[in-house]
Amino acid sequence: MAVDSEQVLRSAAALLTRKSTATMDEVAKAAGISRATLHRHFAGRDALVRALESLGIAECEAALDAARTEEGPAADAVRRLVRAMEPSAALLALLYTENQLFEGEEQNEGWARIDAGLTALFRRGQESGEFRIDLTPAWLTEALYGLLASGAWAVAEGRVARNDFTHMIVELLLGGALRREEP
Amino acid sequence: MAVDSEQVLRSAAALLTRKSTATMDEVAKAAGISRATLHRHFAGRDALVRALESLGIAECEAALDAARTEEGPAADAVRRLVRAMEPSAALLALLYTENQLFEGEEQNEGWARIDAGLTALFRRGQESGEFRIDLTPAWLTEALYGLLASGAWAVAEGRVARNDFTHMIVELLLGGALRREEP
DNA sequence: CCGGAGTGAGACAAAGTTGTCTCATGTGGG
DNA sequence: CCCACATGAGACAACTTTGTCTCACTCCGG
Repeated sequence: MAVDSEQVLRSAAALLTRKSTATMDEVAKAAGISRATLHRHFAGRDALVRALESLGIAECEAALDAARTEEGPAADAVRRLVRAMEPSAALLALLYTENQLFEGEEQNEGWARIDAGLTALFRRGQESGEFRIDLTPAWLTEALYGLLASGAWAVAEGRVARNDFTHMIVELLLGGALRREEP
Repeated sequence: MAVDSEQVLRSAAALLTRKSTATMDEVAKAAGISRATLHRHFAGRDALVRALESLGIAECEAALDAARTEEGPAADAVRRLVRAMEPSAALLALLYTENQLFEGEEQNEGWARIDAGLTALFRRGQESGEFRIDLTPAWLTEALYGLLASGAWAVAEGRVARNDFTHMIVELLLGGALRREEP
């Protein structure tokens, strides 16, 4: 029967998140298919990683759209965004730490669009007075990626309850990004 | 002349932070030595990675000691700690994402001691009323690691000024960890 | 000046990974 | 029922990386 390529990608992401140097054979076994079939769907390791990147970008952009980051208070938009990104967190953690993606060649333009969307959200929050201005939008974007990765990792290791994922990230990130009330 | 092993480790850390799959030959070239000499100092790739881990643990413990995390307000202790950890951030980022270290075998006990020290600090801050209690010490510890890694990465990529490193991390982390003033 | 220690360069086999191919199976649709 | 198609299993060569070894060179101290 036909193999579900996206299913294969998801199991590959789950495995590579734990062991980034996993063999094509290990990836295939984790997906419950043979190495030959894996190779029929993804020409090689590069193609597999690039497919994972495309999937991650697609999910990120979908989350950005679903969160309607340009509507309402920026803080609420961040909450919606993190909630929307939660299912993709493990995949994002993999891609975020897979620095070899940016090895030499130009990075996928999708990331630039996503970065722009995130940066714009944080900048909007600053301009509306919700967020403090001493933390740059670029840093807040980077920190969001880092916290998503840390959260996914902590959940996978059992150090944080899965249900607390969004709360932990949003509260830590916003607590820092939200301007303090005057004492 | 005798090769400085620690110097080799530092350049290896810098390279592996950018490209975690770098070859022993690449590591040697980055250190300005031959592969043969690299092999004389570190029996193999495993030994090299384990030496990097030991160096990271030693620097972390030194930072924990230097920051005197049990003295004064917990928030100030966190500030001192991040400042003390800044020089080790790139190495920590490498080790944090090098999940293959924990592949199967038991992890180095040093990490347990460091985790305990960090967790105790955050717990102390909670008990003194400085930090909010809805973010668990385990998560704050994880988030600290993640932000250190993100910060090191952002600085390396030029997205954050090196001088802002400590400020960005401390302000974001503490802003979330510090209990809000009553409105 | 000389000897030894440390190094660089390169050769070499062993091991692992990858990409490709073939062949048998079995499964679903016509 | 039967055929086409996707798959699983395995073989195979090519490539990369690794670990080891040898040899020549250099530099420093005695």
